[in-house]
Amino acid sequence: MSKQKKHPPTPKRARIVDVANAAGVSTATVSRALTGSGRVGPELMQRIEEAVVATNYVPDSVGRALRRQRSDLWAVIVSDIRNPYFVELISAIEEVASLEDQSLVLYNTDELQVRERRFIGSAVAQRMSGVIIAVASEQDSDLSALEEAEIPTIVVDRRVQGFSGDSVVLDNIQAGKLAAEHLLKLGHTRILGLFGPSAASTTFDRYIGFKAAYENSQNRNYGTSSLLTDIRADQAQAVTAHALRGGLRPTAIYAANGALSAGAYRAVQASGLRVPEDISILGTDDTPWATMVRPALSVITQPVAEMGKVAAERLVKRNQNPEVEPLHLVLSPELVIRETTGPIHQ
Amino acid sequence: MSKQKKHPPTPKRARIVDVANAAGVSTATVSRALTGSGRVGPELMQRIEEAVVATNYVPDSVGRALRRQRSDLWAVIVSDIRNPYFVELISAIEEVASLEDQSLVLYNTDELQVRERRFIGSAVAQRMSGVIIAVASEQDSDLSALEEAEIPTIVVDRRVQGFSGDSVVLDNIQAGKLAAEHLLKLGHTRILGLFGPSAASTTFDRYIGFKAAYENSQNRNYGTSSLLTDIRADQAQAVTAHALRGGLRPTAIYAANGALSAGAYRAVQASGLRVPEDISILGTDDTPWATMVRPALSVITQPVAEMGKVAAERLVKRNQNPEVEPLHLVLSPELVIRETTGPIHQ
DNA sequence: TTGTACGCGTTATCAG
DNA sequence: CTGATAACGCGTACAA
Repeated sequence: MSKQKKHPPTPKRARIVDVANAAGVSTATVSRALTGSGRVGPELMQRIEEAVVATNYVPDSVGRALRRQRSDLWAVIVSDIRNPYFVELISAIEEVASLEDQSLVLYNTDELQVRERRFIGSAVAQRMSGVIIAVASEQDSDLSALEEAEIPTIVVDRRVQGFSGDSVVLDNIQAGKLAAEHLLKLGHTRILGLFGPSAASTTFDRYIGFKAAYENSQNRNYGTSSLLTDIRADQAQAVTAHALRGGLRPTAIYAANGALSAGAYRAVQASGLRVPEDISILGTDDTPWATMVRPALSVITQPVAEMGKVAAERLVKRNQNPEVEPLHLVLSPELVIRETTGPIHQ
Repeated sequence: MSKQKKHPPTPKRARIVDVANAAGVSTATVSRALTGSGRVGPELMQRIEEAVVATNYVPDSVGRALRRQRSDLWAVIVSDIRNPYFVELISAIEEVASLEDQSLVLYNTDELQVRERRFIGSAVAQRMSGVIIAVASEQDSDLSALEEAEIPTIVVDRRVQGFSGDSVVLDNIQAGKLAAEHLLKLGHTRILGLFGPSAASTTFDRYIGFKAAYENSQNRNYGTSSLLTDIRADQAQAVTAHALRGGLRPTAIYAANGALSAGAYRAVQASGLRVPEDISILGTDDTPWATMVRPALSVITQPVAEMGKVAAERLVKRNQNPEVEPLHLVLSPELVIRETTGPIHQ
């Protein structure tokens, strides 16, 4: 005699035992048949398949996850969900996830440590099978909880202190260098550099690379004024506008991320200055508008789709074999010269 | 102090029973203390809190979900994850989810029924506490599985046949009407209309609204040629380019979604025609580039952030009380006149 | 090859 | 206010 109305008023959903009964076999056999984890006779297989259809059975992921101690969930933790760069990254990861029958859990830290901490805790609590993360801070982000929980973790876009697992990042020093060399070659010495957000390793590296290239050049007496800050697009616009109104205004601007590029472009547009005759603009990341504006934006680009794909595939591999040697992939940026960068013109 | 472990060196996470032992209470009391589902004496509460810290306990979401028959997961199913419109929608939903301690599972159907079907199955299998969906097809999308599983479902952006639950959509007929009236007022009669994707109710409604406004106007002998199709941005560009080369070319273009707007804009740019003197362009959705290009794009916009927020909050409410009357919210589009639309000019 | 039985971690029920 | 305990649905030793 079983009690009937015990738990919440749940709707009836077929369980594995219902399938077993319908097929006249045991639950173990049904499980084996459905997961392919053991040999099952052809005639039983047939009966089970019919029973699955008849009962409209869908395996319960929660029960399965509890038993397996691992859910079919990947977390993707990014610092800014609206940034087209991350959208592209997420999109690439999603493609692989879908292929692997994994569900993508999206977390947006908004560059905030507290949120990141919470999300990592969530991933652990839900026993996710993987985490791909663009950390909020190189110094302060803490991935140890993931390590302890033995959740495969791939660090993308930004480095983290104290993490030695898989990582897929850009050669950001090279990105900064590429930018500087391009502007140097065009004769620019008075440059406004916009860098941010300050806690990201990408920011730091681009800044270092950019500065180093200038200091190593013949042209030592340059007058770069670089802002390494946490401003967003609209503030970048204000800062740029201010710089353009100054007496000794820059002849070129280098914006080290997508949002800053937009702010800079807008400010220049509003200033009425001619581009690139009066001022050059070199942006970062191939945002959709880069090729729609006139003049079209010259940029330093990243192979972001590849980064996402590689990171996701790495997750798959590490789940198959946790012992594989950590991957430390560093991809190369590219300079795409369009119309906003030109020789200095007095 | 070391715990005795079984042979496998698998580092075990603290369970609720570990906390209970450390605090010298029962698991039931720990559970009540942590979930706040029952009153617990202050001294025990104190001990339990200490024990939680001491054991570094994190409640296991999987075990909880199994017991509760409901996980802390929301699915967001959209048809195109790269569309800035959906990015904005997702972003708004994520904000609420984070507040509610729900994790967002992102599914991208890419307008494909098969994928949508799979994702819905996934949401059911994982016993998610809610689904927000922009369906792939008004006619063919099937939400009955969610209904059977009693998963609160909010339909956004696009209608679905046979669904009578909560929905948050735009008045798309009005959107089409707004577009037509604006162009009518400017004197345009030869218009290229770009509509898509064909299976979406948004497409249909905008088309109907647009057409109706023209037919109801004094100006009956208009020559709109409307393409209702599944083309994407690059194909829209080709189609537009072709139309512009024709002998009797349109004096205005209405693009009924973001991607088509981009294609149209690019084609016009390449044609060398003056905007809006030679040709007007009216786009849809306030994509980031709309205000960066010159001339800036006139558009029909939607309150997308509000749509996401309302949908998410509705999910919360329905989880609290499944019996509330279904919400059928229809929001209003707005016409934002910028620089790409002007009076006809022979 | 197939079946039995147990446990994954949690919470709701029930009794005290 | 607290404790003991029975499920939730599944996969897998172990037994047959």
